Amino acid sequence: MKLSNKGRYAVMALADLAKFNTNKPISLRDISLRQGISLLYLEQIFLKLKKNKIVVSARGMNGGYNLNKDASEIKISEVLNAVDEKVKTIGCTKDSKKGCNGKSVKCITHNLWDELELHINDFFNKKNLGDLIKGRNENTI
Amino acid sequence: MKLSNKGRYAVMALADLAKFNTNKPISLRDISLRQGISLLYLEQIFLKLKKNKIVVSARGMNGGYNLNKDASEIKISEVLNAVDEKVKTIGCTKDSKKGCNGKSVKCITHNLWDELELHINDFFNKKNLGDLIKGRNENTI
DNA sequence: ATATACCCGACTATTTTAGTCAAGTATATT
DNA sequence: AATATACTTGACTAAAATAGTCGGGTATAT
Ligand code: FES
Ligand code: FES
Repeated sequence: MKLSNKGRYAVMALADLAKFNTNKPISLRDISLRQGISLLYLEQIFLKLKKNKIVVSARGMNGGYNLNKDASEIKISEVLNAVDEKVKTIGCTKDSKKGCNGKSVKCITHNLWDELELHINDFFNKKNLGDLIKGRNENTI
Repeated sequence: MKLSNKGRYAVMALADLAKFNTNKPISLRDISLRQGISLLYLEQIFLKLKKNKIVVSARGMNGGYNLNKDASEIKISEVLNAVDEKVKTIGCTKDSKKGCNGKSVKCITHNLWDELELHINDFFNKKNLGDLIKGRNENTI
């Protein structure tokens, strides 16, 4: 089970946005430089964050992005969903009556994975961007 | 975050082994048919399970595999580690002093991912194969 | 005018996962 | 002894997912 760069970058970039938050928009160029993430990749990520109303953009010179609500109101789960980083532990489709191997009953491990998925999503639901800012030590970027 | 087929199959196959447990070894062919997993793929998986002392093998006709200890003593974490399905949430290497972007300090999200990794591994440590057998309903294979 | 910076879709390269193949060895049964 | 079963091993291939790039836009402050 791995967390993708895309998901990690999205949270990193938003945390950066929250940390350096002012009334002025922050450009992706700045975030790219501070966090060491490719600018082009960031653009792709922020389009999704914008579509999902997590950030608002300002175009043109001195443009950039700002959080659309308070950092403490943005859950990690929300961010990861926005960039299509979903948790998927089962091999079957949730709704269908078929199991992961095409049989008509669920496999013996199905409930375990279901529980796992819940366990992980729970974690993401409980944490928000604000937690990252206030809980951080000085030795981080 | 996705769980791979390999990891899922490994647990499924071992649960099958635990469920149909007798004094006689159980062949991969049987597991393959019951669980709908490719025989050739199962072979690959069981070599690793064997190397990690989770199962013991019997060669030749009427051969097959048996669990190496009681199902209740085999943790899911153990199984997943055996087939190289490790949990990896951070982008940096754990020991090095460098962050995930090559900088000399950890990024602001590092602790979050660390906690997440712990959270997931905790789950895998608490569950064992025995839980799957006793907790199952009749409507599973 | 011009430079900055968001916008957008398509594209490519890399890595990982999933699964197969070929050629073997050990053992029970006939 | 011959045969069929079934584990053993390493290499190989195909498919999918991830990571990241490219080109050509549009909007806006200076
Ligand atoms: S994971 Fe749902 S049936 Fe196997
Ligand atoms: S994840 Fe460890 S420094 Fe970013």
